[in-house]
Amino acid sequence: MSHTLGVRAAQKEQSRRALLDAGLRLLEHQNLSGLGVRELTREAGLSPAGFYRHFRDLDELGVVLVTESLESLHLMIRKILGGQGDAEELIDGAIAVVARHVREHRAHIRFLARERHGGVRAVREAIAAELTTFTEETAAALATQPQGADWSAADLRMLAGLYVEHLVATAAAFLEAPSGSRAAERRIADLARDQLRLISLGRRHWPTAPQA
Amino acid sequence: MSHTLGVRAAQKEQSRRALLDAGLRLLEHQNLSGLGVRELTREAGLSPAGFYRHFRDLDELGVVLVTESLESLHLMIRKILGGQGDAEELIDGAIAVVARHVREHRAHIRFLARERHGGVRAVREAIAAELTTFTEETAAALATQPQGADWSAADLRMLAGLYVEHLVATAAAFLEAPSGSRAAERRIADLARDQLRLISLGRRHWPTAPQA
DNA sequence: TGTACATCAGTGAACGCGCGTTCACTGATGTAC
DNA sequence: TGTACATCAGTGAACGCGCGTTCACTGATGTAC
Repeated sequence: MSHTLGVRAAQKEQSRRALLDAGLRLLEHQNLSGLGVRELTREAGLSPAGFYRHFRDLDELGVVLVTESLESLHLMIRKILGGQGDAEELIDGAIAVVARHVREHRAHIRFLARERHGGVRAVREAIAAELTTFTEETAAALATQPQGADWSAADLRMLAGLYVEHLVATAAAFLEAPSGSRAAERRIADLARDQLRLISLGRRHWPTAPQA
Repeated sequence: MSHTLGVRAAQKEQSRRALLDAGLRLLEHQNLSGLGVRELTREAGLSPAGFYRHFRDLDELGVVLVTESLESLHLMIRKILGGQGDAEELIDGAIAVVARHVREHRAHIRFLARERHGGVRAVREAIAAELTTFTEETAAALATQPQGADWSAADLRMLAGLYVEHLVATAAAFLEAPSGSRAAERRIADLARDQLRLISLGRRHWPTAPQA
């Protein structure tokens, strides 16, 4: 095993993780700007002073949480865009990926939903940028499909924006569902599926060229 | 003029308004749960103790702000649903109403966007309930249109949900636009218009009956 | 392997500060006659 | 209209409290020989 990290470094990393995890746990029920050093270290099982061995201040920890949450979101996005099959299968796949992601990374998604319009400008902008990236990647993916071949770039982005916006709203809906209730999840998924189908229907009839 | 209110009561009301307005102003850049009594009274020009002549605590003031913001939102909603004309005109009208409302009641909308997924459960639920009401009113309005006559109640709500969700997203987008920039507003409005058109196109081709 | 010294993650105590809330007060407004 | 008393919105001082941050420390881990 040799020197995977060194005992000391490994212990330090463990404390750092404990702080970040405590942060995510506390942010389930409050805002980033309301988080406190003492509260955080209490939750993580460190002394208040210990915090400063890992972060200069709470903003620095906030940045890390944002980064990790966005990474996790980006992974979800890639999984959705990597889906295969016809329109119907793509829709089902996308919803399944979102549902699963919300279930497994609830804290991340809650955090993003909360801070997307929250009080910290830098965080808002980071989230907005990530969603823009998602929209562009989606537009690129749509362009490769047969139906999308003759669409203008602007129209592709317009459509991609609609899809992204809808998936974000769906993720937020999953978040609000009573956490155990598969029935509630099913209802949300069914609704989202119909809505995505309707959008796809609109897509099929969208006037790409000014054909009278 | 007689006894419109009495000098004393009028002065008291003025202080109350000052507190509420100060609250809305401060909430442009922070969260409800981060608001403080001293901060608020400082902004409103009262002594800290003066706060307690009007509200038991900050939660009570929060409730009033939510109520007022939701009332303002509801008025906007009624205005949208009261629109006349063909599909194209309804879309333009709705977007214009949203744009105008965000411009004139920016603080209210910002507050709602921020607290919709914020840290205060009661507030989240109040906002969600209002949006549900909006969806149902929209579904009812769609049902009265010729195209909507043969739609099932569930499908009408599904479609209404899509429209509402999209208008909410559009309002949020207006909010993030540089506050003076008409160019940015125009871009957002044009995008939203195309997206609503595409949804309406999907609506027109939605299979209401299982016709093969 | 053993020893002597260096590093540094984590601690407990201490600091000054702004907070929410209470309290007895003051003085303008309201009311009774 | 004038007078005497009651009301009560707003105040300034005071309280105890938890906060963020600093500091000298300790003791386990790392390193040089």
